Amino acid sequence: MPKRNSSQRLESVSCATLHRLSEYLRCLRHLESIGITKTSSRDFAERFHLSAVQIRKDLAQFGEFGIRGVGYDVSQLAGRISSLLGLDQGRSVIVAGMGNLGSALTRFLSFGPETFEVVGGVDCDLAKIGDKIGHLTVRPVSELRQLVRETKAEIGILAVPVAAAQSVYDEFVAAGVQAVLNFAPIRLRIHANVRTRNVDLQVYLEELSYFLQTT
Amino acid sequence: MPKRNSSQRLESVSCATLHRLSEYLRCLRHLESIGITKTSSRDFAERFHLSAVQIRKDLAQFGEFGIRGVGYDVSQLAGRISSLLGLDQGRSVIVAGMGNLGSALTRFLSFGPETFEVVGGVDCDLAKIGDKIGHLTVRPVSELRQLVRETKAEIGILAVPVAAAQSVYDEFVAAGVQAVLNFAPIRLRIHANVRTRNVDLQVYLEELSYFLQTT
DNA sequence: CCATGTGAACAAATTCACAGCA
DNA sequence: TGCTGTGAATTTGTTCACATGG
Repeated sequence: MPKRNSSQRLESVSCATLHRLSEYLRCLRHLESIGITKTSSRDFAERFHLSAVQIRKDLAQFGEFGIRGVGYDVSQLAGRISSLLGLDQGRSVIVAGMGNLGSALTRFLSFGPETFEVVGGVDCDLAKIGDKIGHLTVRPVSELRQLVRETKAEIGILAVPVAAAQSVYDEFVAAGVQAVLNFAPIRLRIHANVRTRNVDLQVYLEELSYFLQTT
Repeated sequence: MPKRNSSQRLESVSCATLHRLSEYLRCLRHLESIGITKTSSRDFAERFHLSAVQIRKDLAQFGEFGIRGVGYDVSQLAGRISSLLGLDQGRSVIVAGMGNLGSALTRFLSFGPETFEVVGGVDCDLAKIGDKIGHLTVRPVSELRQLVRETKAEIGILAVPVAAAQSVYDEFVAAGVQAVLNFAPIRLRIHANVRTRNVDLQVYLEELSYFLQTT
């Protein structure tokens, strides 16, 4: 039996699988919170309208997590998924662009689980420098590199206007951030060594628009 | 030659294709804005690091848009894509949840193209009722149905806390909204007749987290 | 001749069907 | 027996190679 080592990152895992794993994790945490300690792929799938086979296939890429004939231990499975997503260690996040969206995202993150901590915020707009977002002080974008170095931030959130997006992205890359979540509606020239994920409100709305029946 | 009618919605178009079409459209608008009137799939792909064949395949699902041996007319192609995404008619949007995120999204949309207009905002929090977001007055969630009817809104944006998300989603559905963009980190029990798209910051961050090498 | 548009080949992802183990 | 884990079948999506036509 080819035992996979769940502590090392596989390059070959699809984005779709990771997406689902993250959702599974959330659902498991929910079960935990309501006191359910055991589940099966079938039961789990039915509760959250997922696919039971898909769940098993997704997990199979990382090892064996259940007991045949029985099912899964909720907390244990949650722990294993959390660990393989790299969530047992905290992740520091820096937000670039402290406008409406940037500050909303910052506040949003302070509610969620402690895994992702916003440790810094920068803005191009000089008027915003020194503003307080929660307990965070907005600093000039020119200090981004220093800030990343100071905080050892691994993730950058890009919430600046389109015009500044590419250059701030490049700053993030130069500063040594390993992943970027981009909210600017632009196709960035991506740096290969930095995982970049786009979140594009306008694209999502346009996708939905297609399905609005005119009949 | 099986001529497709680009004015009717095909049920069979993949989400990935729609996503790309929306991106093509944005890129075309960019070319327009810098005065470029003609392009080819190759040229276009190189400019925006896309795949030339993919572009042609995506377009092929809807008809013929180019001239063999020549390429595409930028404005014309933009118009055709815009039309098949259903963007030539305006779309009314209602935002539920006028907290940080909701109001940021509202403001964000007032910058983008006029296709999507936020025509109403509601909140569960009584303290927020009556607040002004731009020229919009926040109304109680109990008036959601009436608001949808008044404005003929087709799209709902769900930016309420997790605890309220399912019930407000159900309200959107009951009110007759045709599509929902959900920002609450929860797996909604989806209504089949309503296109629902989740945008989940936490999931995106967890996906990125996986790739943060610990080596 | 050149770039589009497309059938055919290929790859990836999902689903099926069942083997294997508690 | 019941549910996990998995090879095989299927579906879906992408890439290739070229026929088509301005």
